[in-house]
Amino acid sequence: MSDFVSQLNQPQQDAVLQTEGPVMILAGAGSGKTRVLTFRIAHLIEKGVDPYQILALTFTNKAAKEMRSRIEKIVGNEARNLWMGTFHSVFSRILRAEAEKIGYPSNFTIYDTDDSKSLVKQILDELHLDDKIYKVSGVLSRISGAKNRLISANEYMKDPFLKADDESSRRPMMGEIYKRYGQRCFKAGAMDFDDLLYNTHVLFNKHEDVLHKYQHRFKYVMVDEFQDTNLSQYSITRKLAAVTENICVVGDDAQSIYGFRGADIANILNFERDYPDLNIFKLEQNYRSTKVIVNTANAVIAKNKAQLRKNVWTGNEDGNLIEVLKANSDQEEGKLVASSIFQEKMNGSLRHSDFCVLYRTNSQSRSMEEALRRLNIPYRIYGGLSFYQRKEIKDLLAYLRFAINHNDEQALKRIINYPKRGIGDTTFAKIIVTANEHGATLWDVLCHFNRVAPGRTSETVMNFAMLIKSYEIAIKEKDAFDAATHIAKSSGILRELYDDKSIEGVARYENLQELLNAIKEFVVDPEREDKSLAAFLNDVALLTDVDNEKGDNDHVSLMTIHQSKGLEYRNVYLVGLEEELFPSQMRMESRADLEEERRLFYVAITRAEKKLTFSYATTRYRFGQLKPCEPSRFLNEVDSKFLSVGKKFSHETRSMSQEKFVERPTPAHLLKPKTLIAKTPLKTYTTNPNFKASDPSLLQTGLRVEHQKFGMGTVLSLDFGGADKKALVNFDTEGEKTLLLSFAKLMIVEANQP
DNA sequence: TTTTGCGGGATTTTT
DNA sequence: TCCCGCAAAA
Repeated sequence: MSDFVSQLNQPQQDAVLQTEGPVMILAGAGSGKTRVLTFRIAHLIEKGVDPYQILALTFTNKAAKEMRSRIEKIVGNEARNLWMGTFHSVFSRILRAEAEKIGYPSNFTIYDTDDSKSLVKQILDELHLDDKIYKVSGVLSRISGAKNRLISANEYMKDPFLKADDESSRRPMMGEIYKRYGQRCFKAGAMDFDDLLYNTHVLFNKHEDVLHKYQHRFKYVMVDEFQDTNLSQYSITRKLAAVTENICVVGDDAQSIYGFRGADIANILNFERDYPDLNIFKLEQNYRSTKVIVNTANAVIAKNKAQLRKNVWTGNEDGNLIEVLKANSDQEEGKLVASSIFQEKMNGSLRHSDFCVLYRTNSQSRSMEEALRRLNIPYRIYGGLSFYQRKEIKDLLAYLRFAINHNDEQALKRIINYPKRGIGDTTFAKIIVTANEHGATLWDVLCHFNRVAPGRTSETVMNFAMLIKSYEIAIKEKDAFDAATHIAKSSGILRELYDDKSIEGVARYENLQELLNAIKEFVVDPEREDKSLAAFLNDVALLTDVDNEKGDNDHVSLMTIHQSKGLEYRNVYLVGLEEELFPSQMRMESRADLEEERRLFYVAITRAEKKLTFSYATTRYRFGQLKPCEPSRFLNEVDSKFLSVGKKFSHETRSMSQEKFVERPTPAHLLKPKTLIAKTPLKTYTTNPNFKASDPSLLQTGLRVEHQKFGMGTVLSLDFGGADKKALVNFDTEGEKTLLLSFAKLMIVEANQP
């Protein structure tokens, strides 16, 4: 058994073998974290632990799937019985089983973000609130933030700080909106993404017997990507593991990039506080990337104040320098990247799937896409408008949802007048108002609408209800695929799109067919236990685009940096390195936000195995207008000795001259274009009035520092061993000096350029 | 109730 | 530039 353990390095082995008690694994990027988790679970199973008793929470479905299949390779198909999945999927499974205990139907709907937005909009309208002041997305993130911190609507309204906060931003009704939003979801038998967590918390809090059941069931709990958990996730997990305290979390604070979703690095710190007898293991050897990439990443992340110190290193080769491409426009940037991919692929006989293009925002995919298409390079864009977000898909799904849950208000809103059947907004609003005023369910109101408004409309409405009733029966009698096909046909959606002979119309029709195919595949999948339509809908609601990988062919991947977390590619292109874009203009105000952007930069860098390429454009279309752009400050944070600057693309040298992408033997900083350093003008050293000594513990080898007497220099080595902490610094003008940190004051300088 | 045309705001990231 | 919501007209 332990033969697989011997493939691991020492700290990895230690982490695998320490199966009992609380464990925290701090895993640097590319340090074999997934491997450790996999082996740890395999080890537990081989030790005789029942897979049913192991709960592993991951961040994406893909990560869960991959881990499961890796474990299966070691221990065989016992691995099937593991409880492994995202927080959302595992908790939704628990909630399905226990929903009645908290007043929800077990066939509750999961509202996606669009549903939530639409509901908030409705509530704002009903309260006659100005949606210029109460922005839908703002309201929603406020509600989401509250739920993630386990604050109920009632508590929210009582909290003086939140109240003051909302009042100062002229949004005093926020609590009321939150409350109504919750009531409406509840009435619709619907939970949004946050509710899946929040309601699990409520369930465990109110029903001790249920909690005990799951506590007893899960003897071992593991959490991947711990740095991205929010308070509700952490506190539920902690509760689940409270009996055995066999809880193991794996994370890397340097890769925490979901703060906007409530993720809290403080969880890592709290973990140490909550489990004083904690075992901590640090995985610091990077197996993924070259020295250039690892060292670049280290230097970048060292600029952040809020972090746990780690010393990530690699035994891999030095590798290529990081290439920097400068373009005149976003279009040209696309061309440069596409031709570079073409070139690199030829030169190195690589596969398309060795390449990945990363960007900060989805909208940047467009110029990349066009350029790749022009060169006939196969690509796939992840995220953006995913398959399940297309209108026609959502329409059919809404029918299926409503057939299963007759109170799903947002599904009803979509389908009640699609295809057109003469039930307009006024009627829909009347249905909602009636249901709310009389405390009746939506379904009751629909079925007896003649009592509300007799006449022709009420007949149409009741016919619609009859139609849904017939679907309910179809679902009971047929399998998911047959039922869905029946609904697609008899609702008239299929016909409507079939009649549309425009290119888009045909594509939509094909998309619907594809959705039906997906349901067919779901039904015939031998590994599925629950093949009901409801189960399919549940899966679909929690699916992300990256999960949707069809192991098909060989293509270049395009995605946001967020989506790339946990993935690795031989060659990575990080594009759009411009101020206001990356770091995003919305995230530059507070230090915390900027540091999260920097962690995002760190994540992007560490996706690359062999070769990393940065690019930026000097102009870019934004809101349909050409806007000038400055290179990102992050470019300046990379030591120029790691950079190789490609020639500017010009139309004259369109034929791809070999030398354009060749590595330069000349010291790279000599070739660095002026624009790169323009942001931080060259400073002749005089006494700096802003001099402020940095905390010596933040010093790292390679950092640029400033000394009040010796000027600028680079830290060559650090000696924290002896009684006196020492730093060896190579000063630009004064040469090497050893400084005693107890009294020498050094300031870490933001920019890396001499 | 449905259709059309106009104007204004959007691009931060995701389960 | 593109998409959405709103107003006016049919």
